[in-house]
Amino acid sequence: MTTQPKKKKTMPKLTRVTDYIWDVPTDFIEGMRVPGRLFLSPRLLKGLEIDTLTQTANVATLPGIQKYSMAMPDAHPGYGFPIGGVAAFDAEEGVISPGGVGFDINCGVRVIRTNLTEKDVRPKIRKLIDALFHAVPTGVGAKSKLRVSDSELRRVFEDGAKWAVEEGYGVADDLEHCEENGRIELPGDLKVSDKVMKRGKPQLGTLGSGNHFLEVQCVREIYDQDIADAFGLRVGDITVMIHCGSRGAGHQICTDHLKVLGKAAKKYGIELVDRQLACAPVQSKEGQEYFAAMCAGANYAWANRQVITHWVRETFHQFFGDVEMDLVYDVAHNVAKLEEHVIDGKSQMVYVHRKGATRAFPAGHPDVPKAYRSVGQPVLIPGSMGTPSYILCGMDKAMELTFGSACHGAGRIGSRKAAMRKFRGAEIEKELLAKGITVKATHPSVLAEEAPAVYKPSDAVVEVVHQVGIACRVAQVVPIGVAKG
DNA sequence: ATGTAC
Repeated sequence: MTTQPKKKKTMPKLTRVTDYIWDVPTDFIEGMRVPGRLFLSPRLLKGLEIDTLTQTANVATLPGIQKYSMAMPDAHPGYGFPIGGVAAFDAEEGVISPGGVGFDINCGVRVIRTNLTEKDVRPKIRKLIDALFHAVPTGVGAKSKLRVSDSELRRVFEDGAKWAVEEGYGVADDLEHCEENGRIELPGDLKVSDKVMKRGKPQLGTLGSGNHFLEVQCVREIYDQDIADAFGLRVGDITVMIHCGSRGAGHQICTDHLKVLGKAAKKYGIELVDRQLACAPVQSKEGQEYFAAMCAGANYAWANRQVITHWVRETFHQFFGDVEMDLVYDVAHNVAKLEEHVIDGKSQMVYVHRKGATRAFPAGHPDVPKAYRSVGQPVLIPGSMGTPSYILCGMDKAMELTFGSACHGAGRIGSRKAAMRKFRGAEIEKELLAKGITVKATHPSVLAEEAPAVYKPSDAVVEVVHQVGIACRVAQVVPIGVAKG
């Protein structure tokens, strides 16, 4: 039976595993099947919110959870599961939960490298950002300049970035450099509601709002030369980072299935310590239908980032002629995946929920593109607006410790409302310009909401995953121009 | 994140 969330007010005594790994004992919340595990530096531990910890513990009560309910260093409270949460559930006995994926299914990041340098781009940055802002519709409710029919939209849900490339929005090489090649095969027929179709139709090829952005960056520092060579990154080169997801379509898929899975939890006798943990046995009809729809949402997001990439390339070609714009990689950071992992020495299929967490597969893993197979998967960690982003590389320790996962970004500290009270968009814009960063947003309030000060410093978050050894630092990239929703 | 509350 469903009850209200447990409201724990006091921090439990955490068990120190290392300076960067802290466990939440199973007696913190009744019904925990495994401990919680937090990846945090001593400094980040001081700022840990009780709600983040409680949510991490709540997830540990769900059936079939393996090893630990984990929180990455950028974790903060979310819907049911923390954002920055990683949880793997046995593929037979476990559950699947929309709260463990998030509303923005396959929100993710891609990075494009160019052979332009900072001095090529700086003089034109204002005009370039304006042009990008116009090339890619931006903001809440933004409508695309792309028109798709119902049957085309169905193919988008089925084929993801592959659809986009087949329609001329990119090249085959782009797919090779996407997680899952930009497409998860639907585990059944496509089944999404009319509302999903209605919301998805006008938004394919739009950036959205909130922390989503399109950023022109410059590689400032290389930490690992060999891996940077494999990723094609050199100091001084211009890169473009695109951060967005599945827009209204993914949101509607999540909403539709939350209703179903809330009932399913009761039907299958799963006790929820928080109703936001709505879930179903992953092998139940309800569970598989959510998973199939989630895959469709993920595919929509990959197609979205691919179409946006095409318009970014067009814009750069207008400004700089025949410039190289190869996709380095594209990662999902809100998704559940059926994966094989070695657990206690035994191979096991699990549904890994990564909500605000990035896959970080190491060298040799068959799912890492051939070009990177000898070094590992690029892990893309966007900073907040105006702070550095990092490109890391997945390491063996990720398979041992985190089901092949790492952090996904800086992580908010305060609410959007609080940020809007505290900051003025015009001031933020001036401060960023003084630091050499040109911004364009749909409205000044967007800049206040996303002020750099409302995020944890990205370097502190990256330090943890680097020190633990789940992903290693490869490059730091800094923004010179940003388009925001 | 989101037709920022059906």
